[in-house]
Amino acid sequence: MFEFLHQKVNETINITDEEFEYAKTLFIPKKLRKKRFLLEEGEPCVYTTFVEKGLLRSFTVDDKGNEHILQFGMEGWWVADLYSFLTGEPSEYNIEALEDSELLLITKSSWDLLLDEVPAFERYFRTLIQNNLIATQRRLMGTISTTAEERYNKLLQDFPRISQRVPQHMIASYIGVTRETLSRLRSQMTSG
Amino acid sequence: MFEFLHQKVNETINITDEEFEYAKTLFIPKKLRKKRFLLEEGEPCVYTTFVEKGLLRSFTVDDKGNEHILQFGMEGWWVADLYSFLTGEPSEYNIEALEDSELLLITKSSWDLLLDEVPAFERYFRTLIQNNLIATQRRLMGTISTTAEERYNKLLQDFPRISQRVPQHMIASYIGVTRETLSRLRSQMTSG
DNA sequence: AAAAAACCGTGACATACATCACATCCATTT
DNA sequence: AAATGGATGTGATGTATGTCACGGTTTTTT
Repeated sequence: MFEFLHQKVNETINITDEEFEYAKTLFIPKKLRKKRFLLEEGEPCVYTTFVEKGLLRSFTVDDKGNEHILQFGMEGWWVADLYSFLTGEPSEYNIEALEDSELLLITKSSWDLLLDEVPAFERYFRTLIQNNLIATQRRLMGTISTTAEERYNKLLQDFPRISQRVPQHMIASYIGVTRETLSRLRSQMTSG
Repeated sequence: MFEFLHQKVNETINITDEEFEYAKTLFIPKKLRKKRFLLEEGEPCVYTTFVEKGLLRSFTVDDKGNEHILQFGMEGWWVADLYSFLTGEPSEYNIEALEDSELLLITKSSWDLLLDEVPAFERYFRTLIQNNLIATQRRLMGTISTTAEERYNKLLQDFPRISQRVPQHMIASYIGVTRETLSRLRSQMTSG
């Protein structure tokens, strides 16, 4: 059950078996069926979550009812409302399963414990957050400076399987356009 | 010369005087005059930089010659092309002084040393990057889901002094519109 | 199997923003 | 003090994308 997490952790840090055995005691396994929510906007984000299997999304809903996707949480990724997790403030994001998923949850207090007891995990998370920051900065700059078509192609390049796994209207909301615009974009692309 | 850095570090971690004395030996002080570059796109980002005084910006230039600002680096902030700094790959960003500035530079190897020798710094940087990630995610979601006017107001709210310190066309490129659009926005706002 | 809901495409029209062009104003340099 | 370049404002026009409306198809639920 913890093999995948162990593997991912080992990719960035060296960790003893004892340390990982200790870490295992802090996680809560959970299965989440498709369309079920792990977190709803307004409630505090109690857990940060490692996705062993399946697919999640974190997203907001604006005044007009439009959804805006922050992140797809694929196998091997971590998902949370980071601000809410760290501060206990109400979350800004919803987190929902897009497929039947298997998750490992950890609370803030367990997480703090883990970072204190096993400094290597501090480095693991620092690296994780670092890579996430780099990716988010690139996505931000792309959103500011490129067209919807370029952003769509970039997404397909970064996640080739994504369009088989999630509906088009979510892809649209990830790249920041309406479903109609993405639909027209796609038909242009196949014709031209 | 290191008082400000010391103060900022102390805001998030507990650090002994010996540890900070050690840290001081790893930094390179540098003054950078207005309009001078700390980093140009294409060259590796050798340093990550603490801004003691002054103001920097990191930005890209696209095919059409338009600039897009990733970050304003104000007093107490860190600035770098993180990806290039970590990997040694050519940088995607330029970094330029917008005011006469006083900086503390640290190389990748010194930084690695610092993180190994003083684990508290690992936590300091993890926290720093974490906060940066949260802010960048918010800016990204704002860029996807709100109008230029809302983004402009948000910027003024977050950095009330910014419009006295940097020209309007840079503010425009930060929020992702042309200088003409921002100009029209501003005249609408004062009239209405 | 039937019903309901989600998904996707497409036309007509509206709008926010970009682009291009020109004028003025201000600051920095020599 | 003159000169150069940077910065800002504003008009005319173009374009990408949003909004609203409808229909057909597929998937999920009961």
